[in-house]
Amino acid sequence: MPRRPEQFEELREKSREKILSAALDLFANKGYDATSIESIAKAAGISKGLIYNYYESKKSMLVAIFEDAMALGERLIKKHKSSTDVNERAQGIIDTYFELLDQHPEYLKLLMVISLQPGVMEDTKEMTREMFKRNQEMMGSMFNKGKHKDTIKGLMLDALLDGILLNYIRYGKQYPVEELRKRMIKDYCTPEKSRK
Amino acid sequence: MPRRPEQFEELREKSREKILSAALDLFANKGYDATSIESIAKAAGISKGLIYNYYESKKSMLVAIFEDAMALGERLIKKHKSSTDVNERAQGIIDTYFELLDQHPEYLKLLMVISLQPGVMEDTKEMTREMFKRNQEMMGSMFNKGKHKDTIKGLMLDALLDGILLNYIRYGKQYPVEELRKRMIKDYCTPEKSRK
Amino acid sequence: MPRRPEQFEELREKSREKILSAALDLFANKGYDATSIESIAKAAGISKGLIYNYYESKKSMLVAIFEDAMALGERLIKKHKSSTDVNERAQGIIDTYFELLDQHPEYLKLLMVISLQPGVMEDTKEMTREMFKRNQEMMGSMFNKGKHKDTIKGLMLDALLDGILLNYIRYGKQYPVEELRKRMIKDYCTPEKSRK
Amino acid sequence: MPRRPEQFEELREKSREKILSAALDLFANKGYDATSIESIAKAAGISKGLIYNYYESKKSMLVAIFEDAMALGERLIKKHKSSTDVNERAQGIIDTYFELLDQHPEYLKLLMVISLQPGVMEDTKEMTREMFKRNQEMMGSMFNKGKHKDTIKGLMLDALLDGILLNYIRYGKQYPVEELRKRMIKDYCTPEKSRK
DNA sequence: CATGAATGAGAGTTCATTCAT
DNA sequence: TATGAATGAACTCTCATTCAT
Repeated sequence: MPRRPEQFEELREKSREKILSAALDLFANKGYDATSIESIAKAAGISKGLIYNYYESKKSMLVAIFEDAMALGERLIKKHKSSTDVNERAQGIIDTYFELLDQHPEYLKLLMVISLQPGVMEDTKEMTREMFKRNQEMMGSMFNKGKHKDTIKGLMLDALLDGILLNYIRYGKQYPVEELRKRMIKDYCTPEKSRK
Repeated sequence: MPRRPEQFEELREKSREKILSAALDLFANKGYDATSIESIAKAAGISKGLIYNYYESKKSMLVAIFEDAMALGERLIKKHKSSTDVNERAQGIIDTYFELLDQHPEYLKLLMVISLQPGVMEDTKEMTREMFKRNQEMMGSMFNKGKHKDTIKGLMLDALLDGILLNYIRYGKQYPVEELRKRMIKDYCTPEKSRK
Repeated sequence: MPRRPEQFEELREKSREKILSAALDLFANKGYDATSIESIAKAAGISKGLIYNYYESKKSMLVAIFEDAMALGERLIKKHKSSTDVNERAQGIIDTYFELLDQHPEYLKLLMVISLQPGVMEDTKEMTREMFKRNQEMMGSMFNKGKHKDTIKGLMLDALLDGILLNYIRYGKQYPVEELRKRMIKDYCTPEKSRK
Repeated sequence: MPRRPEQFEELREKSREKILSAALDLFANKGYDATSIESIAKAAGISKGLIYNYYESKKSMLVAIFEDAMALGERLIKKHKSSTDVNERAQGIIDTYFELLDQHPEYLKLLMVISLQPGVMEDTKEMTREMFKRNQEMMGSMFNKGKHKDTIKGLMLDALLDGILLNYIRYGKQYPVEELRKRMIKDYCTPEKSRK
């Protein structure tokens, strides 16, 4: 009994996901260059050749992962929809980041690593550039309210988030992420007057 | 007629520098794996084989660069000699970093890149680990004075510096490093009472 | 439609044999160092890279050949099963050698060549050492019967076999191997009394 | 005060000897391929470049060593000048070989190794071929006297000498060379009637 | 759709040889 | 004459990609 087209599509989608998930894990943890197609295939439980039925090259897997990562970012940001209140909005961003860090560290790890590997990035340059630009603009404009502008504060918030992520990658679970989150919220999302 | 030993040493030193300088540039900007010995040789204006008269492997070039970077770090830290006053000491650290960032961005870029390339780090792990540990201890203990401890504040200072560096690598000159430096000093190196 | 496992195994076995046969020929006739992977591949009619699907290094090919050679030696020795009679036993050994020399000269050539190439032997030392030791013990104890010991006679038999092999390698078919075999049997495997 | 031409020539000859002696030692003990020009220079106490003032290539050093070895062989053979008596002549040959083995094992080692490394030999093929041929002829005709011919006996003597040499290379000092020599003389250089 | 054998370009490395001094 | 820095061809080995089945 022949499968219906949708069933085929479903199977294909499942394979794609298995491959991409394996690739994400390996790229993030072993590095892009140090990850062989063979090892991705093994981790995904399929054959080397089959990968090329789904992705035309190693680079294209990386690009696909990037696209997923960006889509996830969009979704998360929408979820913590921007309040009109500066502090609430800032807290939304911060919480979004820490949530992402908690639940999908591989994505962030990979983005961080790749954004600094210009050689690999060459093909993903446009994507990362745009992504970071959008992010920075968001951050940069965060604390601009009425005539009171504070672009630098936004950039610092951004840099701080990046820095924490970076150190989390370096030191792992022993890095006190949760305490840093609390402190960030206190420092960046509390009305001035209420600080002591 | 043979060259005198000093002439040979001069030649050697010149080549050494050309090689290491080219390697630093390429490692930092293209990534370690993406940089071939051939490309280093080309950038240094010498032949592939000559590199092995000076460095026994690609890795050993990286190690040599690391050693240079660490020595430079030491020198800079001594220059901005640590005061007993918390705020002055913090400012010393911050200024050291920004000076390094201004004058030798390649070193910081490379350190950043390598510290995130899991495969490569494997071999320089000891060095980076020690370096980061020392750094983090310095930061972590910075705001511990008497019974008033604030380890988290130290970690945030550290993360912030990392984040700014990271973004400077990403965006280059257009990133307002100087303004961020001033703000950091205001935020981290000013006695509480004098802030408004 | 994927091949069945047996088909793959068949392909692998075929390639393995082509490679090892080419390597044996070249190692024996050109020498180990003077034989490049490229030349083995060409002689085997395959690509350079494929060799590494089967043998992880040039050395490992040599080791595989050694193992084959030793296994062949064992088989031959069993075939010419050792009698309790000194003379018959000696003849068995001699016939074994000459049969090997006749049917697989490459193996003997290789063993000879490798046992004299100090650099290469370094890595196959254990194997050759063991092999030669076993051989020498066999020879050395051959003419020890009761209280009448003649170790030197055994060593001479051994040396003579080696020497004939050596000259056969040097001079090829024109070297009168068969006549030498007969003479050896007459000299070493005939009861004293029946000699005139 | 300028040196006289002969003095120059003398110095040159001394350097040539130092180089060749170092090369002989290394070729024989490490193997031809495994011996670098650099290592020869170091062993000879001169610079890499200077070697090329005396020998135009690595191969040519090997050839020069061969020529020396052959000249030495000639000299030794003449010294043990051939008697008209078969047995005396045979003993002369045997003694010559064992003397060479005792005093210049490196020459014999090298000859043995090289004669089996066809890759290296390519350039020395003619020389070795001629040398061995001459040797074999000498041996082959040794026991031909009047109408009583015994070519095979000569070949066996030759093979035996080769075999002993071979094993001496393999096992070193522990190989009982002297006892084998005595036995050889007893077996090959004693009138038939006087054997018991 | 699925396999892994097979390819070949390119990597890091070595080393005989050349050459400016 | 003497040095060793410099070259480049050739080596061993890797791995993304292709393809017969």
